[in-house]
Amino acid sequence: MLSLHLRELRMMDFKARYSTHKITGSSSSTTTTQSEEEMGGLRRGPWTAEEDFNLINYIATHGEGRWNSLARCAGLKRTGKSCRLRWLNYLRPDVRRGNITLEEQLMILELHSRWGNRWSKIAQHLPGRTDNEIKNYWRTRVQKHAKQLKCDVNSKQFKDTMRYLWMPRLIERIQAANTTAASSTTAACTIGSGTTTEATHHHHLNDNTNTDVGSGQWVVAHVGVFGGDFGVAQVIPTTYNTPETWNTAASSESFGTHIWPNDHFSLSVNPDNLQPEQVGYSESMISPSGYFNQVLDFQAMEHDNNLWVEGGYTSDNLWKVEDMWFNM
DNA sequence: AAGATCTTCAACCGCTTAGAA
DNA sequence: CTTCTAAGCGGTTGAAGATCT
Repeated sequence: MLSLHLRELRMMDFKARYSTHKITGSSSSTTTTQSEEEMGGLRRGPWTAEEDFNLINYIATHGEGRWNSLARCAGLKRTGKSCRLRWLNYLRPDVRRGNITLEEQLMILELHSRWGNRWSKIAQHLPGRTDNEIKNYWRTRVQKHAKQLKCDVNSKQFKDTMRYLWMPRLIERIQAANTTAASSTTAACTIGSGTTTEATHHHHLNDNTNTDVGSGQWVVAHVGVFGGDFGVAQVIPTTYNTPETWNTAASSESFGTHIWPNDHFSLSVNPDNLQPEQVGYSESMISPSGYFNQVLDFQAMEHDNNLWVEGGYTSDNLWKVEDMWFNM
């Protein structure tokens, strides 16, 4: 019964995919780099509609896993690896593709600054996004910007540009978008049956984590407490300096000068301790009905106020790249 | 209009890791 | 403990579409 229902859903989704995507819907054979004989009768290259259909049907009935035997039993002339990849990156019901939102971009930049090319780990924090898509996004978009600035994507210059310029600008744009959205709705937002309370957390790190920059470092943590389905606090921490400085035990004294209004509250969380499902970023924090409060602090930029010139960036190419970045 | 070049992203490859035998 | 197999991960490729000249 359940599998039947799932199969119906999958077929609806299947039809939708083939009506909108460039992958061939033809069941005719696609060009392959090697003959099937050379591959031991195995096919390579783009999947056909028929193959997708078979895979979807088989998984709807038998479930996923044991990919090699699944491929055989489903009558697919593909490796188990290929089937797994096709399912996870394309056919899975909850997979989201295209239109990476500003919030997702911010999340990717932030998590990449922390974890580097750990695409799978990053993807866990972006519901519905695959490691492959994030990796492609990074290569095609982010690296393009580095190229525009004539610097290496791993260079300090580029990382600082992201941290001090693009990420704050992304936040501004997210804020602006949400302000617009919020103005057309009620002030108090609800998700499901629960209410949402959020605060922006803004503080200077204590000195012992901060010796290289003095008091110039700053951290912003978006804090959301959700009722309804979640029933847990959801915290989206954002650091625009050294990610290692996430402080799991930050007590009130570690927050130094509080400059946020009295109705905001303090909380600190180590993102490593968060389960992916707890970081319902795109579905909650940044939904149009969400409340994405943010305080911007440009002290750190002041600290590096000569970076842009000394680093060889002219204001012209910085803004040109920024336009490119935000008008994707 | 047509060829050249660029961009995107699905898919593959090789390596590593996990866990069962 | 070792070996084997499946799954997962990150880097890379190449076809197809988009854009430029």
